[in-house]
Parts: sequence; structure tokens; C-alpha cells
Amino acid sequence: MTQFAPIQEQLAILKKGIVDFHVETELIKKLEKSRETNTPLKVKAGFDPTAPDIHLGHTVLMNKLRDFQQLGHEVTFLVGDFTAQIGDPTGKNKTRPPLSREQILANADTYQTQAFTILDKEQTKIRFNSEWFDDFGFPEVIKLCAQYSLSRLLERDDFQKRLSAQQSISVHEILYPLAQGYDSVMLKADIELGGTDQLFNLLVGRDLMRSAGLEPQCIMTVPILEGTDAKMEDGKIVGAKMSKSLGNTVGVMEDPNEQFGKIMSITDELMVRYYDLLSWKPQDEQQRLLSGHPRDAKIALAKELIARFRADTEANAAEQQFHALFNKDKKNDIPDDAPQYTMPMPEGGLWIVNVLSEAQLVPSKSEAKRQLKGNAVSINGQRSSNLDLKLSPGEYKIRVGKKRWAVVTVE
RNA sequence: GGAUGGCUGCCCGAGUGGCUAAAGGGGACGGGCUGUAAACCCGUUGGCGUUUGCCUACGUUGGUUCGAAUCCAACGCCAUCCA
Repeated sequence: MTQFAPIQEQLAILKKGIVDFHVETELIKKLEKSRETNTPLKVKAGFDPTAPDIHLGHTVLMNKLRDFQQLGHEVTFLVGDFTAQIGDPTGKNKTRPPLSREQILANADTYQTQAFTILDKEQTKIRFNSEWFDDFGFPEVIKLCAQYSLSRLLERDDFQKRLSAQQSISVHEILYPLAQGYDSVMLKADIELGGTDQLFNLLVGRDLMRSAGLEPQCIMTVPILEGTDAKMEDGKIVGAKMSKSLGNTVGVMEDPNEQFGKIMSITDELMVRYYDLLSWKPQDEQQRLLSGHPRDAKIALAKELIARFRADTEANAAEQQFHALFNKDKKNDIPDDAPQYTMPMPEGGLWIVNVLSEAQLVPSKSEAKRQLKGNAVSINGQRSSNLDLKLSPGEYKIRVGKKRWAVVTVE
């Protein structure tokens, strides 16, 4: 008896939401064999150990891996600790400082903790590609390079772009796809998953496996999630991918109140996309929510995600916090957990500009003055644009704009 | 090794001797309108001094000049081409 579901059933689940899929007939064969021998398929996904924090963008891939696991297959998390030293060419040509062994291990560790809010620990294996690359000698490098042609490597999209823009390509960059492909050889992966930007690398893996006499891996790519700042233009979502360096992420480990707020602030169109790629709710329920008030649909999404990464109670707390803060119709209230500051009063009163800057509500005194002039500052619910204001002893609830506040006690 | 072009504020980009804290755009922030959405309108966008003021800034270091982002020299970095 096999523990695996019928092929067509599995295929339907696995194909959902996939952008590129190579090659369906091969996957069907693999699934058949898996059923016959009652062995799970080996699903490979790479992870870049330079950034330990995972965000919603990464979870799109995780969600797909989870589908595999729920069907009984085995996920291998490949930590690219060796390849991290090369750096994927897609990035800007900043050379990043090489990470220490400890740093990589620490990153891999936090990464897993976060990943396991989605994935099943039992069905996940962790491997490091330094296992085989640390002792990889120059003769072997030559041998590996001999299996692929330069013209094929240069077909890669961003190499093409750089070539036609007359920008330079370093030699080590073209080795990256080979290294990643070789990982698949070593792991004997049945399937490799990645973002659509990984398609080229994944395909190289197929070729290298073939030349190594192995059955080539199947390939699936998932869409790249747009960051929270993506907007709608001409009926299309336009925006950079979610990435920490762009500051448009919602982190899995982030403060739930922040997560809630960030999700509430995305555009309505982007919300539909987020539902599509992130929600685990059944299709009909998603439809029902999306046909209602967009604000309520966003609330439901925010709660679903926070509950997934944390707990239901935290999701509810975040919702309440949100309502407490913003539903009171601009009462200029500030939350209970506002930062507290106590300041001594100098001769003649404490100047408001100093208060704002010392309470870290603004980055500089000049900025404090600007915000005052811009009518952004409220004190105990009263707007004030008085640059000369001095505070006498007492407690003040001070708010700058919508999102910055503090309680200041003047002694 | 040689030749050429470039290096300006968060980003792009104008600026070829004083009127330049540096046009314009983007982004960001703030205000209005809202659903902490979008769109739209308005304002702000180096720091410090509570005004008039001072300091720092146009790759780096020196120089010319009463005065330099702007002229000169050397160096550094990026890119392209030739070898």
C-alpha cells in the first residue's frame, strides 16, 4: 500500500500557482515511481544565508514546499554557505563581506525557526553546499566548466542585459549557475523550486544532472511577491519585489502590530495579489472576503498571517491595537505602550524643539522645526505649530504625524 | 600597458568662477481628503543656533583666485575601446 495520493490529485495541488514548470511528463513519472516504491520525492530549495530574516516574499516558496510536504514528500533545505561567497549575479555588483562560519550557522538557525512556522520539521532536511565545495579542487572546477558552454551561460537574462548595456560581467559570476546546478547533482534532487528569477539556474541544474548520468530534476518556479509599496498603474501591479534592502517587507518575526499596520497600508489591488499568493483560506472564502469591503478583507488577511506566524491571540491583540489607535477618528490619542521620557526642566521652560528631538520623535532639531511648521505635532491632543513653545513641569502626550508618539514628563 | 568618458544631496539629474544648501524629477516625510488604501491638492526635504547667524557638503588631496561644484595638478574608483 502506498501512502501517496493519486497522481492527478497530487499534480493538481502542486501545479497551482506555479509559473514555470519543466517537465510535466517527467514529474508524472517520478510521482508514479514514488507511489510504486512508496518513497517520497526529494524536493530541493536553496537558501541564501546572508540574510537570516524571512519575510512574506520568501513564504510564497515555503507555501509551495508545504504543499509537497502535505503530500508526503521530503524537502531539502540547501544552505548556500559556499555559494554565498560568490554572490548571485542578479544582485547589484556590491561585493558583500564574506560571512564567518558562525554567522552563517546562526543565520541558518534563525531562518529555520521562521521557516518552520510554515514547514513541517520532520519532513525537512538541512544541507550545506560547503560539504562538497570546500574540497573542490581546480581540476574539478575545470571538469565542471567543461560540461557547459559559455554561450549558453550568457543566455541568462541579466547577463544579456549587461552585455547589451556594455556593462562588465566578472568570470566568477558565470560560475554561480554551475555551482547551484552542481548542488542538484550532489543531492540527486527530483524537483527544484525557486522564484521565477531562478529559472535559468534551475535549468542549468537539469543539464548538469543529465551529464552526470542522473535523471534530471523537474523545475517549478513561484511568482515573486511585490513589496508593500507596490502600486497600481494602467491596470497592472507595478513595484519592486519584496526585499529588505528596499524596506518594503513584512517580516515573519516582526512585531505583530507592525505586521498588521503594514498589511493595512497596502493598496487594494496588491491585497488581491497577496491573497492569491499567501492565504491558505479556501478559495470560496477568499472570494467572499474580496467581494466585501476591502478594508475588512485586509483585516482578515492580516489576522490570518499573524495567527500563522504567532498565535490567534496575538492576531486578535494586533487587531484591537489597530482599532484602538485609528478608529477613534483622529482623537490624537496615543497607545498605552508609548515610549516614556522624563526630562529635567531648565530655567525658563523646556523648549519643544528639544523635547521632540530628545524623545527621538525626530532625527534632528531642524527636522523638529519643520514638523512643527508643517502642523504635524500635537500635544495632549492639541495641534501646535508654535516654534517658541516652552513646556513647564507636567506630563505631555506628544505625537508627530500619525505614527510617532511619546509620553514626556517634565520635572 | 594605452585612449576616452564619468564620479553632484536618499536616488536620478542640471549646473563651466561670485546671485548655489546647489534647478528639475523621483522617493521620503508632513497637512487636507479617506478605509493609517489608492488617486488628487498643498507644504517640507544637510546640521547647529529659538530670528538677522554659523558649520558641513558637489570622488580624494593639494594648488590658482578676494572668491571654486565650477579652473589646474596628482591620486582613487566606475565604465567603454585598443593592446
